[in-house]
Amino acid sequence: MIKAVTGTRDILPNDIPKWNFLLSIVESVFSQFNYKEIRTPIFEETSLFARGIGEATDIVSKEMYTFIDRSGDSITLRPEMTAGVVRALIEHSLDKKQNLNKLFYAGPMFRQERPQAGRFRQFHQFGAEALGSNDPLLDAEMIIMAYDIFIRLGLKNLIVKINSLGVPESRENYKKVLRQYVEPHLNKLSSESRKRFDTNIMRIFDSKEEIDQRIMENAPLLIEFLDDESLQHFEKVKQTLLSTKIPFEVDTKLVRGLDYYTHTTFEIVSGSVGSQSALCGGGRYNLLVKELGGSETPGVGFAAGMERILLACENEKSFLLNNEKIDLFIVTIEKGLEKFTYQTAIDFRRKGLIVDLDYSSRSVKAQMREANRLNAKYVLFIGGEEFSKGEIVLKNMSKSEQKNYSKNDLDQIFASIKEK
RNA sequence: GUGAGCAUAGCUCAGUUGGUUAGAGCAUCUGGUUGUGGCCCAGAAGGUCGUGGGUUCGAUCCCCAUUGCUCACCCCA
Repeated sequence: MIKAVTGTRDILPNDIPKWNFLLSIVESVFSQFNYKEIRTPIFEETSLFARGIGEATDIVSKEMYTFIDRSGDSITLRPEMTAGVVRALIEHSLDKKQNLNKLFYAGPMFRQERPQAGRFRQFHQFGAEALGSNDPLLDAEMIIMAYDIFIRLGLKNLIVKINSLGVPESRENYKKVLRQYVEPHLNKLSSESRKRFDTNIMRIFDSKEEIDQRIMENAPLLIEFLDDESLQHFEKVKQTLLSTKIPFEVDTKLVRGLDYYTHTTFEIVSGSVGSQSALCGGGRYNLLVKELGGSETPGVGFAAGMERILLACENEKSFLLNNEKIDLFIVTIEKGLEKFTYQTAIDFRRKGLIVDLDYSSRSVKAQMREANRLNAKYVLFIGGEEFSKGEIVLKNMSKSEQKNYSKNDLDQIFASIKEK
């Protein structure tokens, strides 16, 4: 049996209503904030991600789906959306046409990681990017939109974490000092953290090892190294969140794994999913557009994982979708009337009803069971005595009442079905 | 990439301290008087017990390998 490739999943008909429900809320919140949808290709030139996300990041160094196409070009399935959106902005000079572009998107992303609860190789994200302004209101706006979407989905158990990375210079200064602090303790650290010393020193703060935590207790914090402008920016973000009543905590250890962040970074985590608990993450990236060959354009954005959100909804039983109904099921009582039955179904469908019927000439009882299984509001019986008198029978399933109509008077039948 | 756990019907799971015809619930199908659902009742269909090897008179069960899945680490949505 051929199965879906590791880390990919089929979204079966039963799940589609949940996805559509989620998307409808996403679209509604983003359009209330006047963000416009953008769709970019699922694959891009590999160098876009290498330059945009950063060669040294985990995503680029070990997670990308990269292949050489038939013309010899290196192509990569997008692991995230920001790089593609920025590329499109530059390519189409969107930044020249208006000074602020507020954009949103939703679609599949690809990363070759080991699958786990809430993590897949093909997964779906929605997100937003605001390009062209350094206003901290926009940083806050990203968090507000994400939070609003989660609240409208009925999610509880959320924690908003924010931090500021400042500008690259102060971050580099800080890392230097941190390295000096950690170095004398290096041989006491866990092996994991010793690795982090070289790769991503700030991650040592995240370690679950008690020894590491004790050593890091008195370590200098990034926030002490931020310049005044960065601090003011961060202050303004926090104030905006306070005044809009978004509960948050400052997490000075919150570092994100993409190179392009400056100033604000944030994450919203859920306690209702497994260990991959970040439902969304994002931040400001004032250097990215220029890095990708555009003019100096500040930006801020976030991305949210749809599988994780739906998992949280499921675990919290936050939304209950009423089971789907069809308007009409047509039961054929005797053989030989299939043509009339089928035509009747088509006629009602063209009037706008959801109609189904039996396709394998089964018994009336079997057809009724089918009608019941499909949650039909009405059943129309065609055939038998009534039909020979020119009549067909309409049954209201919930009331269990039925009534005869002339077989030519479809308008009247339609009217009684619609009446309800 | 690393580690642990799991693999029996479409689904959720029993089970055999190795013995002949492998079970349940749900779902599916048929029927319960000739043409009417949901509840109930009766019956049917459905399994090379993940795959390959080994031990044994005999393996679904024990051993080895392999594949897949799950969870966790790393990292991230």
